[in-house]
Amino acid sequence: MKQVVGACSAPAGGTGKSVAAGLADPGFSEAVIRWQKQHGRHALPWQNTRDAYRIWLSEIMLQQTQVAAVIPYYQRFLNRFPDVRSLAAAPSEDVMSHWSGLGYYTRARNLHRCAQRVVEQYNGAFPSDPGLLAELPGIGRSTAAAISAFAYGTRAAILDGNVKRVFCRVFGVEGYPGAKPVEDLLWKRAVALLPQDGVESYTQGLMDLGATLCTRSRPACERCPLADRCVARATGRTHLLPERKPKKAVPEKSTTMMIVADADHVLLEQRPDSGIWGGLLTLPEISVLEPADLASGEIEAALYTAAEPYGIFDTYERLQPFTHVFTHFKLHVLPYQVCLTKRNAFAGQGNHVWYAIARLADAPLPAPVKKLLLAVFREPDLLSR
DNA sequence: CACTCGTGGGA
DNA sequence: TTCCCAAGAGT
Repeated sequence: MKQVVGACSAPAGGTGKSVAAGLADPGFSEAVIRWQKQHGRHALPWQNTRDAYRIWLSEIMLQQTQVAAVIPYYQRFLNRFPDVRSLAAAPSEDVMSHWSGLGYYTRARNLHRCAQRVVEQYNGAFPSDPGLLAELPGIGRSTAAAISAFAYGTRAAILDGNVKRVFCRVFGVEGYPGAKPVEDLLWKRAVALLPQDGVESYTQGLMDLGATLCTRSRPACERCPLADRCVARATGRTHLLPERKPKKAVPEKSTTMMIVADADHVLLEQRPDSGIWGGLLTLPEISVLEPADLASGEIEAALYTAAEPYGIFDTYERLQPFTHVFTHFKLHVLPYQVCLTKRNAFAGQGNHVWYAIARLADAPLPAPVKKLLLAVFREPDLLSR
């Protein structure tokens, strides 16, 4: 029971046959266009114009930025730079100050460069060919398509976050949509689904669907014009699609920490202000000593060499290895305890300090190091900290 | 190609 | 609180 709407009836002459004909589906764009005209957004500041400059400016500002955040910037920017020539002629500082707060500041620099190129290369008129638009700084494939569709009615496909979300759900596309193979598939969908006519309403409709109904959480499927053809809806997976960005595997590192101590002091070192554990005191680290790979004599030799400057080497002991998990990597720690019969009273030895074991509870130590020292010296005071 | 780039808001 | 990510492009 397909309703024929507007000008989107079957073409009588040219078939518009595409390579991805298997993905074509006129009913899809018809539903989107019909919905957009009735329920889509029609009063955004950059709508109801064919001024490519205004449309371009809005598309750049809207990259990775939500509508509500853009609107005040857009108004101020347009007020100060009403056309591409005024923007091209403006000093860089002026452009940047009007962008300040929007983030992604290379967008602003590219915006300025783009305006200058449009003036010099195209006499102030943005080209209508998406391919030419995409050669300009700050304009990628999707933004080029949006500009040419809205400003010139060009039949070109967009693929932004909204469209990816809608497509992933409607067609049940699995995998992270930012991954290359998935994105390639989505681009093929986007091209194949383009309507022969009404590209402006269709493009705006896809954006509006993603922004107002097919939202990341709690999509309003009951109002969605694509609900009856939505795979995610039919299989109860709207909350699972699109798939989230996979957390990158955390790198794993290993280190050997030395607890060099005499009867009442332990050797600690001050870490640089920047980097992990910046500014804290930690145990001295040496290259990894893995017992499985080393004879005990080699381990003793390495520990002796490392500890020798600090006192008279007595005995050593391998302690229980442990793992500490950071947000961005996992650290395997191989602790060794070195007992000195006598510690050297080195003065101003760079970043090394003898720290009274009795005062360890007050030491600025990273949690895992403090825990290790607690276990080793069995200081009850450490437990209460 | 995976990573980086800002900021604000929602879950 | 913390995490995720929103009208992507450049590297």
